[in-house]
Amino acid sequence: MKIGELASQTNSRIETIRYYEREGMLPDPRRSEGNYRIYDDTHSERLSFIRHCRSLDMTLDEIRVLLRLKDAPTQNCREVNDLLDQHIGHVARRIKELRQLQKQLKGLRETCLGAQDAQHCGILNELTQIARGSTTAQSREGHVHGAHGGSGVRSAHRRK
Amino acid sequence: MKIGELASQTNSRIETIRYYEREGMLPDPRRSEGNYRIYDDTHSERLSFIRHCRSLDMTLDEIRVLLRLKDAPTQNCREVNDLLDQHIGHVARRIKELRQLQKQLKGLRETCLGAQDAQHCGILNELTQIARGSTTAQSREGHVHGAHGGSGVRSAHRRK
DNA sequence: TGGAAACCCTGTAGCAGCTACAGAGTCAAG
DNA sequence: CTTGACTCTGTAGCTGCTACAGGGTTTCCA
Repeated sequence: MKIGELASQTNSRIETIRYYEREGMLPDPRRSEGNYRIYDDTHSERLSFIRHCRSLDMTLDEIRVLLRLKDAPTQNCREVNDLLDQHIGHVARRIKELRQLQKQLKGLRETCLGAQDAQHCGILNELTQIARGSTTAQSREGHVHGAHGGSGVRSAHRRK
Repeated sequence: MKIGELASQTNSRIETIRYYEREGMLPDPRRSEGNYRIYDDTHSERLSFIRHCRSLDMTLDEIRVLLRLKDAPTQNCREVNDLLDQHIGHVARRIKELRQLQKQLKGLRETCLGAQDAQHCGILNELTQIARGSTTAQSREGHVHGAHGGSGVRSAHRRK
């Protein structure tokens, strides 16, 4: 099958497939006479695997590890467990952070009493003050992202 | 004060400060004879504001709006409330997504029964299968990030 | 048979929000 | 006068794609 068919079969985009190929996550497919990529079911399966892992918010590096384990079946699967446990940890940590954040945001939201002008807006004043001495926590570990751009495709680029 | 002092005062990095300047979020400071940037307390306050907003996982665009409102005190603060409410929405949505994700990951984790080899590892098999027909949810709205790289600085780049 | 539409190719630049150099200049202390 | 700490500009890199530009190929239909 050609790349378009593979893309629709796996609910991915053509550019993404070529990207994975460049990244060495999908093996180079054979080419047709006209230089078109020709895929078979093993590609489709591998791509599905990758996309499913991505939908679980794993990084490409994590997925690379899983692929390696999949390709080398002599290894036992403790490593798979470990990787998954780590990833579960990442997600758990991120949820905790976001809940903490949510509390702060809601507290902040309550400091505005309504129809005042921005000069006396409690929110703006809070945002200016609090930071001064606080622990603007930097550089935590783990790889689960901030409040923006969730799973799958990031928010649409603004087109010119 | 010079840029290094401002950086340590606000717990930011020098490059970040210059980046904000390029982005127009911090006004160009005056320069010393040797072309060093010279800051005063208004810069420090503004930078603290920005860093605090960032620690609340707002995007630079959201912060730009807040800064505009701060700078134009005739406006009333309903817009501030609205922006904050939207942001709270983003965070809430992301928390929900991550909890869903967490459930899936834990389910997956249980499919591995222990010391089998990778060929029969339940996890790898699941990851290969599930994707085939499932709703690999793409392109949701909102701007709160995935499972990796939480607030503040992203995970360390691998140095060469 | 011809020509348009639909597909595919490579290569490069862009998104956010920084971070990390390289290669140079400036300044204060000893 | 030198050393070292600081600063400057400019550019490239990180993730995981997406979006072109500028071409070639296939297929379908009249």
